[in-house]
Amino acid sequence: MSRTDAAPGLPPTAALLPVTVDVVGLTVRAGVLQVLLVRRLLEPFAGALALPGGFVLPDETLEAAAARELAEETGVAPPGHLEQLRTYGPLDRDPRGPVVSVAHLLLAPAFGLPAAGGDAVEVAWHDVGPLLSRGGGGRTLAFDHERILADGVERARAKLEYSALATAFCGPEFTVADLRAVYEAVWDVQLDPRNFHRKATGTPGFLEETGRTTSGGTGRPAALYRLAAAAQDPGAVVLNPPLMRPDA
Amino acid sequence: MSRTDAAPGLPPTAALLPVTVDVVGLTVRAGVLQVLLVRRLLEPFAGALALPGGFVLPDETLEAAAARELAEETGVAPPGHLEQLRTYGPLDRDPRGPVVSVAHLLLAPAFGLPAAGGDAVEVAWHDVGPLLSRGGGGRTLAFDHERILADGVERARAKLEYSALATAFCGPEFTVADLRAVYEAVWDVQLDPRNFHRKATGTPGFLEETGRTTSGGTGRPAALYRLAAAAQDPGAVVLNPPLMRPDA
DNA sequence: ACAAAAGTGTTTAGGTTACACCCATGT
DNA sequence: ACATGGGTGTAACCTAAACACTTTTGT
Repeated sequence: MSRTDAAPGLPPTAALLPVTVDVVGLTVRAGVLQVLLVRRLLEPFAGALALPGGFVLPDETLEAAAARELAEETGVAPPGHLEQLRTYGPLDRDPRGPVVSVAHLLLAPAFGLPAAGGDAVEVAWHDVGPLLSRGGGGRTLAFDHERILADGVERARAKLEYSALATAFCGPEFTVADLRAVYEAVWDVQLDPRNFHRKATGTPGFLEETGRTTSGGTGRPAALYRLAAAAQDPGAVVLNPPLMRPDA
Repeated sequence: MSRTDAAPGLPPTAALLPVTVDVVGLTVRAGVLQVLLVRRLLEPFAGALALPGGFVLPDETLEAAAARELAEETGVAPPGHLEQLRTYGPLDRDPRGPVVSVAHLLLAPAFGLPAAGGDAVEVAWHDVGPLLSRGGGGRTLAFDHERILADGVERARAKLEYSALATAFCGPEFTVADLRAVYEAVWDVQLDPRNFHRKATGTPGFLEETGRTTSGGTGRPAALYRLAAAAQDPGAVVLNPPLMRPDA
């Protein structure tokens, strides 16, 4: 590995390492938790599924790099909530040598992807369940991305309990049932609609009525809510008391 | 910044960055939360207090680098629990240029430090309170270490609620009062000794009686406990129900 | 009228808080 | 004997789980 002759001022013991960002992009579609994956075109792991990501450029922050890679690989500026997850490496990750990867977590509504099939990178939503079930056999994702995905899913599960991050999976306006579907998909549990409704609408600083209602579906129209206006970042909203996931 | 001509196989767009580890080393002494700080001898920020840390070597993991830097700067192999905190940078952190820093969190009993005063680095425990109070005026720590410290303290506070990490601040055997002192120092609250005792001893998978008791102090001797034997890593123990910190 | 989903009220069980009280030791 | 902290019991309160019930729409 090269030494720091290119970075004047740093001590000669400083090693330079390649730094990448990887993104665990989660969404809820059709009541199921899904993750954004790309098909790798190059070695190593050519043909395998992997998390979107790439190398950090010298003049950008880590979060900017994550957002840029997402935009490049999906073709759209991704909506939703982006936060840092944790950092992996640099050993035993990439057969080419030591690489540090700063993983990020994106929680977003199911946004459209450019029709896969051109010569662009193949990128699509995949159900999370089969990727994490240990019974499924060997490695299903490239590098250590299976572990990073597991860490990302666990982070998302934990954060739904005590923050307003579930709203990041919804559009700007949503019903209590929409929100409950997010909790049920991420936690993989069934929640009582009546108790959930009382808890969600009763938690101060969480939801705000828009005044509008849904129409067209079967059954009574539902009131539309948005994230409380005081909250800029849904990840910063502290739910007190928290919405606890069931033990089972 | 240099390109990756030294790392064959990596694409030419990959930038190499200096990667450091910094450690927020917390302990509880005399009922107060304290942090391990070093006095910087070199520019930048010569003379200022900083978190211990240094550059990652090319052939070690991030956690190994954190443990090595701690051992080098304190002169002893640090006990306690070490985990990754989060990653900062690379922009606007170091006047010498872009640097990525992977911060770690150490929770440990108050271990002895080599008598400061030789030609070694000056390293000592400092009260956390004054370093984080915003009223204290300007920057008290080098680089962005004040923010990293704040993040580390917040992480420690949160983890005491739902994990057995408070035991990492104690020695191998401790009384319930010792453990309560940890919670009171980290959370900066007063807890009811009777209710805390019931909660701590009644939480399954948390504490285990050694059979021994203290002696010598005033008052009735206290039973000595250790972390439940089933737990290898106190950070992995899930307290259910959690020990919640008071609202105030 | 009926089905379906939204939303409210009520009961009950379990956990937390506050505090009265007893226990075991040093002085 | 008394002070000091360790440890147990208990009643009031609070929250959440379970579920009966009402409301409002589409068909």
